[in-house]
Amino acid sequence: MKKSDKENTEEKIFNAAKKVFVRKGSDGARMQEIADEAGINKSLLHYYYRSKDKLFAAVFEFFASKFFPDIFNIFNSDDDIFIKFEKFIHAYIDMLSKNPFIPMFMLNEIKKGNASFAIKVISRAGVNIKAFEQLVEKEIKKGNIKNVNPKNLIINMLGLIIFPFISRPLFEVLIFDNNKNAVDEFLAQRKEEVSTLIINMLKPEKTLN
Amino acid sequence: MKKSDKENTEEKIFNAAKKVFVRKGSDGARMQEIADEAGINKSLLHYYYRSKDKLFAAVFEFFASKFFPDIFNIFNSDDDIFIKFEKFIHAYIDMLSKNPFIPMFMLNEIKKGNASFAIKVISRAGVNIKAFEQLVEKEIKKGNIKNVNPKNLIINMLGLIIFPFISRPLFEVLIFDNNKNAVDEFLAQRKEEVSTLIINMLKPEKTLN
DNA sequence: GTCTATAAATTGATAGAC
DNA sequence: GTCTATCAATTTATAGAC
Repeated sequence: MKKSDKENTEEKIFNAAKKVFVRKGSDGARMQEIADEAGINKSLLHYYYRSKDKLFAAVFEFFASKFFPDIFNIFNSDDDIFIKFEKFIHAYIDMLSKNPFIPMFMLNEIKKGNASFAIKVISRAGVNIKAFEQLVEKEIKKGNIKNVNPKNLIINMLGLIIFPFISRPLFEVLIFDNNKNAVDEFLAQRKEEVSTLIINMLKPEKTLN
Repeated sequence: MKKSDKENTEEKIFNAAKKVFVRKGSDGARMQEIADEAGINKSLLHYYYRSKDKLFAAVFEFFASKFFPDIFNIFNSDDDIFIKFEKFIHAYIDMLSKNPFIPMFMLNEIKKGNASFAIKVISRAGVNIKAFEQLVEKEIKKGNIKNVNPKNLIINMLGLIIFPFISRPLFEVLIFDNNKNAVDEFLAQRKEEVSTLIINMLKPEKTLN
């Protein structure tokens, strides 16, 4: 009884903290606001997490594990290279659709000085960029894809995937006249759009000349 | 004498404020840190700008005018459509190279609730997305470019341009092993990369089948 | 475990001397 | 215009009752 209650409160706090830290950032977030969001007393935050820093660290780690997901292991499968990219793009956009504010949160906090912390989480998650670059180079040699720069490819792909989520608050009003449904449709349709673009970047020329 | 001193101090404060607000955001920035950065006394900040909010507003407006620049008027010229895109991409990446932290700053502050403020600055700057969409549709009808979705085109282009700057703190260590020179070279080379990609998105198929 | 009350620290802002 | 000293408000954190 007591046990489950404890778990429950800790969970409430954690979920509330996720919301508030994402909304306001580590500096803008207030312990009182987190307590209100959780519907509990402020001092319980300290009872369970000791300090704001510790609570933030827990939230940061949670989001980091989502932002650098197992999804990267898609590239370790033995699918066709084009299928790998398509699967990755779809899976990542699906994740972001459920957690649209993660990229802004992560990149902003990393910029403010949590880069080294982030790197730990990344390596723990098994994200291996070098392996990705080698895979691309291998496929180029085999003639399966065009001779692209792997670093450009990564940045292009992640930019096409992530940027719409980061810039949503802006283009929602600037391009979509505040029509949130239209934006949701737009973002869902990005899965196909980005897949097509990346495939076109990779597909060898139909050597016709 | 007094006049030029005054201008000078105000300028010092403003420049210091730009640095600190970009580094820490509106919440994380401290008036003391701005004063230290400017090498002047803290109370002078209030003498010249009354409050932290007012100082922030000035900085925000300054960056907004850079983030939504005259550059968009490139699309009003009578250049060939491909030249327009190339000029825009080059000009915008050049600007970002000189002010690499503007996108993160702007998008983050807009997310935290300054969207309406941003919109005012945008319309004052004459940025007109609707006109851009119409231009694209016109060129499609003329058969000069492929039948692309204008909204996707904008987001693709801005993502490819802006995302590398937003994510630099991350990929600098993750992809470039902290080699800052390599990153600078990479970003400079993006002008050609993005131009090529956008042109490929727009160039009509060599209808061979 | 949860609450109230309060301490302790931080920080934006002002008063007033020069 | 610029400085020192200080206030007032906010906010994190703790003590202690239940």
